[in-house]
Amino acid sequence: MSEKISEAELVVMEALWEASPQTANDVAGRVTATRDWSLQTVKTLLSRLMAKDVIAADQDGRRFLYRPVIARDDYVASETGRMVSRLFGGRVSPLVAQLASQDQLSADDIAQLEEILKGLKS
Amino acid sequence: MSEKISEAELVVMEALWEASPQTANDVAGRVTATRDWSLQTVKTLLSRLMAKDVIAADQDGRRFLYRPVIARDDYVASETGRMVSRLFGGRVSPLVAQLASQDQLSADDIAQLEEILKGLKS
DNA sequence: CGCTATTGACTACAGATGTAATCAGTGCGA
DNA sequence: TCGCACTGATTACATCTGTAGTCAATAGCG
Repeated sequence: MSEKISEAELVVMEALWEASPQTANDVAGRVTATRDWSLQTVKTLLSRLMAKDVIAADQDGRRFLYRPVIARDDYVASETGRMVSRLFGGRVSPLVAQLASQDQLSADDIAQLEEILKGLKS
Repeated sequence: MSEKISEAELVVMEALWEASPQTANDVAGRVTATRDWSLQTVKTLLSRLMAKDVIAADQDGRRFLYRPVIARDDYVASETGRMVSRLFGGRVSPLVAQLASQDQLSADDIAQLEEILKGLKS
């Protein structure tokens, strides 16, 4: 239901999912590990995320401590669902078939998939 | 490598992947089965897709016959890859685990996954 | 042979996004 | 106590996206 999180905003969300709460500066610190963004840019993104109600902030003296409102798992679940329905007609096995055909499954992946399937059948 | 295809543009791509080549009118016909868009809108999207070099057109009298330049499979493969790396650190099994935990795997999916895995191990 | 319908090209315009600069309030150090 | 540094708020601006309207060329109909 919550509004769409853009690519750049997601980077900020990831920083908050890594640890929270954090000040804008902390977040910027984490973000600039990967992106060459200014502090202002990160603050803008924090504002927009606030406007979208996917993060919240508690005042701490003269600054704010930001924290995610939605869990990463929930976000991942909904994005995954969207993708599966958009690209694979809602079916999961074609997705895996796709990945398999692209040789994107490591031996490790395969072993883990077997584990998962085993669990599901019990 | 090809530029990003937007949500609306993707709808048009799907129409072209369904059948091709098609005139702008044909495409609009297919598209309006799902979306309430004007013919002009579809034409604009076709132009943008042309500019992005993901479709091409061959002149046929005074109109054009449009066709995809990239295969749906390739698009799906690259989108899937992007998603897996963005959301699951590049690992596939967490993706499946995710879907499993959301009960999004049907018995049918499970059976097919087993088939796929069997094939991979041989 | 001139008019109209068709079709692509160009223009429009608001909202989202990426990427900041600048403003304004305020608590802390000199 | 005064000014500055820090921090959120406001403003900026180009590009992309969604969703068309309008223009211009032309081929076929009457």
